[in-house]
Amino acid sequence: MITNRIITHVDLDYFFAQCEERENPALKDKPVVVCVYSARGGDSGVVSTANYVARQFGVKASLPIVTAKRILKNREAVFLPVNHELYEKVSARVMSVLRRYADKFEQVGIDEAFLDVSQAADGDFEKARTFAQEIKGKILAEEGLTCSVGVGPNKLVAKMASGFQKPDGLTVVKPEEVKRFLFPMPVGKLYGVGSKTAKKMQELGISTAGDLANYDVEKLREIFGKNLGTYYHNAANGLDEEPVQEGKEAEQISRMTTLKQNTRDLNLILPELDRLSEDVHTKILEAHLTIKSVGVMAIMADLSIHSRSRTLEAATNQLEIIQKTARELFQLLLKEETELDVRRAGVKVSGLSHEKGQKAITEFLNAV
DNA sequence: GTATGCTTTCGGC
DNA sequence: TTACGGCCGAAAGCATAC
Repeated sequence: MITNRIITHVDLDYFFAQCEERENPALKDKPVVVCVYSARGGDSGVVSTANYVARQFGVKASLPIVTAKRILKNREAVFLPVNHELYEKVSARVMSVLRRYADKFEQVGIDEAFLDVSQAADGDFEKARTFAQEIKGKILAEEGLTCSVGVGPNKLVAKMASGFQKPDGLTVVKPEEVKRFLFPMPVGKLYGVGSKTAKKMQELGISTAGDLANYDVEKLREIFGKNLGTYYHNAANGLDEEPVQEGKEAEQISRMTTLKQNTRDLNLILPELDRLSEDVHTKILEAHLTIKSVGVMAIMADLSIHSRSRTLEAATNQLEIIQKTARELFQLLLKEETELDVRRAGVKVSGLSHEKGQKAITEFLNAV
């Protein structure tokens, strides 16, 4: 049986900065800039996020802190270091409120969630709108936070709807409104269409989602392959069958740090790399995960990013293997990137799965 | 030729 | 001499399999 779905996407506005405003309401009228300070001291680091007062002056995520300070000089701006503990706590409370409204619930990152409200709203988009207003009211009353909400017939449309009006927005896109909503959008804004694909489409005369929707689907399949071509055609038409999945877990875990100084000296880099491996290892043990792949990243003095990764022969949760692999990969990377000093280094694991199967095999081997 | 999966880079916050 | 995190998932690009 085909059932019509109603999906709600909730996106907490300028989340980190809003959490800080919540802790200290006196901040509200001022530019608030949440910063990640690096290990180098001073104002080395970048903006993680900023409230809308700061954004009016062009201060936003990824701007160097010193630049943000220069822009906001004499404007009573408040610069704060990230306080992940606080954000995690607030996020957990908000998510538990949202969960109550959903038949199925999927958290995405720290500040977003999809709610399947098909049953709860009885298939009625106006009911879903009322729910969304209720959700917004509840989050504001209980946690003092605003959010932007999108309601649509699937995740794709709901996500694009929540982004339509920010902050404190509510956009409902009913099935019969999907085309009117999507078609005028630049094709690059469509979920799943990145910059390279957008450029390629532009060259084909496709500049909006509407152009893409009306493009011959067979030609799209020829150009992009059967799967992708079909996906693009459907996405442009606002069609998406992705289910809201409960308890979706992280696919990768990584740790990264800025070195005290730019260097290529392994005596300086490898101890840091080992430490990052330890952090990652602690994380996977806590989550009872095994990993199948290890990777390293290097951000060079010119901020160019390079990475190397390797799939292991068998899943593992052993620190020694992660450290050894990370060391090897990093040395390999340096052998291939011979020009510049390293500024930042990172370790990443992926191919995560729950330990159970692994444990069963270990026990089996021990028994033999 | 297409599908699939792995590796590397990009981009949002 | 000049600025610049840390994390994640998506996107792109390639290798190999069928």
